[in-house]
Amino acid sequence: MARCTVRYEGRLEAVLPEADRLIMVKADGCVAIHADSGAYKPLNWMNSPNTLVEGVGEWVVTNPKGERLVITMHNVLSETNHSLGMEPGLEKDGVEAQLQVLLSERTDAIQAGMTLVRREYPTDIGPVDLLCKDIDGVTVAVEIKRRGDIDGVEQLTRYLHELNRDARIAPVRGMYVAQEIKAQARTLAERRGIVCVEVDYDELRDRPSNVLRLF
Amino acid sequence: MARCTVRYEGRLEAVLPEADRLIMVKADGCVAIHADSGAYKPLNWMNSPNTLVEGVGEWVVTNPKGERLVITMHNVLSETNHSLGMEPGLEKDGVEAQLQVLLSERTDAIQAGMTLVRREYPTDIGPVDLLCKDIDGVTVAVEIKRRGDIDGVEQLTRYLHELNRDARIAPVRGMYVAQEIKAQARTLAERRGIVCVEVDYDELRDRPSNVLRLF
DNA sequence: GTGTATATCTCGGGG
DNA sequence: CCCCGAGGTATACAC
Repeated sequence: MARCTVRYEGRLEAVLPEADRLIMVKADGCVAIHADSGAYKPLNWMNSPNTLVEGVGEWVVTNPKGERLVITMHNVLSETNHSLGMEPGLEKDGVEAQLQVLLSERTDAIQAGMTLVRREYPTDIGPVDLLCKDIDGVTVAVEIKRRGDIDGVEQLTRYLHELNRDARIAPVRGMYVAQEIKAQARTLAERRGIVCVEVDYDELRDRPSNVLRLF
Repeated sequence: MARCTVRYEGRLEAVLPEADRLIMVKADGCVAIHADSGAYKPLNWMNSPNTLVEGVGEWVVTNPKGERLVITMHNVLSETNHSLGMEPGLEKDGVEAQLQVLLSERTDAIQAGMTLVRREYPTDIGPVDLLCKDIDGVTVAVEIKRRGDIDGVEQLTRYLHELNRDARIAPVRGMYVAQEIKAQARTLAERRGIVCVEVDYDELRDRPSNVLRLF
């Protein structure tokens, strides 16, 4: 904790006038300067890899990209050191990747009779979440989001345009699947002939897989 | 600093197994749990507004949205308290807002003879950065970015579609202005008839304004 | 390394 | 309050 002035020169120029703040230096060398409010982003920071040089009343942090963070210490209020050891890391559940795996094994939850061709189907402009065939044998590109916003519709539209240039699979239609689809996104999607489906994560988890198993 | 286990239930479910970590509580009540590496994002956190209840060996943080963070304290290594007082805040220079102001007064730096109609021109789907008229009197929608990525092209395309529905100003053409325009973005933009212009921030600042002044 | 998509994004502004 | 856009976004992952 210290009364300090901070100057950053890099992707932009920024100055923090003199005030009391928390200065956090982690084992990997990264530096973060926190005020007493405003989670969780620091006022100013420098990511690792970098070099910290402690001078007289001044810390200079530089990184290989040529960015520079200068902390001028006017008054050090307190200093605490701890070595924390191994971090096992955060275990998550419920993000888009999980939703994608669940849906890839339950494509009939998106639309009755639909089967999976491939998850993360690659194209020149990025991977399509799910490529499927519907009950009539028509190819369907499925974009999956936790929150269905407008940018997901744009993304799917780009994929559809790309996929429909491939005569082997065209025509391809689009489906937009999310736990919640925003009104604006739905309007834009439907105007483009994209079918929107909202799914419930918990229901989905309880629903049996429709993938044929060999044993 | 404490040996702790953390559980978050909210927008997703997440667990942090037992380990030593830094637990930061700010004046506004927000909580952040940091490991000794990985700038600057905490492993787990809870933003204000929230309520922190300190129980026996357990802190429970809840917020009005129904999210919940439970910190089980196995061993408190140290505790430090400071009141930091007022934060004057970060002063920035060089971001898009500044670029927009500079360009709005120097529209002829985008294209010779172009004049400003309005900055932040409002539409039903959001504000257009600059609405201008070119030397031939044709309306031009200008999208400004620091880095010209593909999403800026999509954004401008939506604005153009919207603006061209207005018979009073149609036809409207688009210009994409950035300090650096990515190849993919340029290709997509030009395919849609959008003219791309790269500008230099420092040169722009030195260039005189083309806005007519009354005195 | 570049490019693309995600994030409990955070943060700020406008309706 | 939500929606939308910007960010020194950071971060993970595929090519």
